[in-house]
Amino acid sequence: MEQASRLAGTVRPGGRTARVRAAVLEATQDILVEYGFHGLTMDQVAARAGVGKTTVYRRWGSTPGLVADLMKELANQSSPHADTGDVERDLLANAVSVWEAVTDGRLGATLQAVIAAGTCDEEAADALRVFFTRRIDEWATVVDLAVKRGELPEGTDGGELIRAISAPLYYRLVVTREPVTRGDAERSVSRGLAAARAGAFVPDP
Amino acid sequence: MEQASRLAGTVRPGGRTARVRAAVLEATQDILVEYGFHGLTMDQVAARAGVGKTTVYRRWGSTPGLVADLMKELANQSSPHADTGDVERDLLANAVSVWEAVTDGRLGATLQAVIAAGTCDEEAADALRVFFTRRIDEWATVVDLAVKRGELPEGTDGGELIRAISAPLYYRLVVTREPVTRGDAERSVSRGLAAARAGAFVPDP
DNA sequence: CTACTAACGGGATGGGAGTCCCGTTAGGCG
DNA sequence: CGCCTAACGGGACTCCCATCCCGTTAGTAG
Repeated sequence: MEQASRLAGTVRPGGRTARVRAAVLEATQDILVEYGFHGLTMDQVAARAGVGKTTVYRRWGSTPGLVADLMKELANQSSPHADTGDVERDLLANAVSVWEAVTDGRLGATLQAVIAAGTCDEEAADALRVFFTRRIDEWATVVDLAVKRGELPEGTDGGELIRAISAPLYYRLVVTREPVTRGDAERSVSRGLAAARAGAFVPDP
Repeated sequence: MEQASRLAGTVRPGGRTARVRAAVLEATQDILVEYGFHGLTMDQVAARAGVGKTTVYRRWGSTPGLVADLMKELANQSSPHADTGDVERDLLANAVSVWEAVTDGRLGATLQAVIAAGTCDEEAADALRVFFTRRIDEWATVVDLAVKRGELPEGTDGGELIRAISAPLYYRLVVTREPVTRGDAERSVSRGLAAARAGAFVPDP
């Protein structure tokens, strides 16, 4: 038994354990939507989930831990990227999905909460990094395909282009706190695409 | 005396009151750098500032209130924008100043804290909006001048270009949590500029 | 220089969140 | 189908933070 069972919920992940996790994560998200990360407490989570307070502490340790786990859960629900054979349409699909996520009351609030948690907790920061870099890599493939089709210059950095297109939307969401519209998503795509066609996403030798 | 003195510190703003504010805001920033917004409490601020706890509550009300006031203070220290007569150089100066702010231990941590506070408090959110839209407007003038000089297409939206250049840096800082380098700032400028030259920042009719 | 009062400070109070102990429940193997 | 123990739950305990009351200090008008 040396150093086993460091993490509760790993030996008997079935049945009750899984139900508890689902209830806790849902309660966490509810509270995040309603009060934001700052208003999230272990106490409330346990109460709303109908679960013992001890359980929440044992399995998640802290509120950033809860948020990090929630992020991991959302990562698993991540929908696959589009691939229509037309870069502009693919990139627009990406931008629109970001816009929808950011605009959606539940998902948008959750994203903001995770971002807030990331500023003060390493585990939450890791969860963010993993979630987004993975998503970026997935979408970068549509750029790679476009390069192969000759729609964009050879050597165009797909990940950077995806980042450049998403960035202004998140920037508006959390930094300048301006409303984010579908038009912003569309403009972001056309700007990124214009720069890409000009070869601005091809790394210098 | 009707409804006067709603805000303490407005009738006798000299001497002690000013010293208290300076001490409190500095203590606030210290704690933000060390523990992040989540670890900021009125108690600690008062203790570190060497000030009565009651005073902090009376004048700022809550931790988001402290952060919002700190943001306003930083806004007043905002340095004026460059204007060298060359768009690329001006925009690079802007991007580099963002990079420096974001990279600087004290200022970077403070920015992240304010962003975190903005996710759960309307006053902090307002402070953010005001701070950034003002900064964006200031820098947008260098774009307007470049348009007048014929360096960029007629009708180019300066504010949007400034946003597009800053966004990827903040995106890396708080969303994907990747390291932000000077190279990122440089690339962001050349990409924004490429799109601008292609007319992607000219609004459709 | 003096009076008036804005603004500050100390300290008591209450409540809520984090931690711990131990009894109870139920998943999973034989 | 029954045992073993992983995992959960209740409740007591502690500590820290928000709030409040009232006495003290020091700007500022005259």
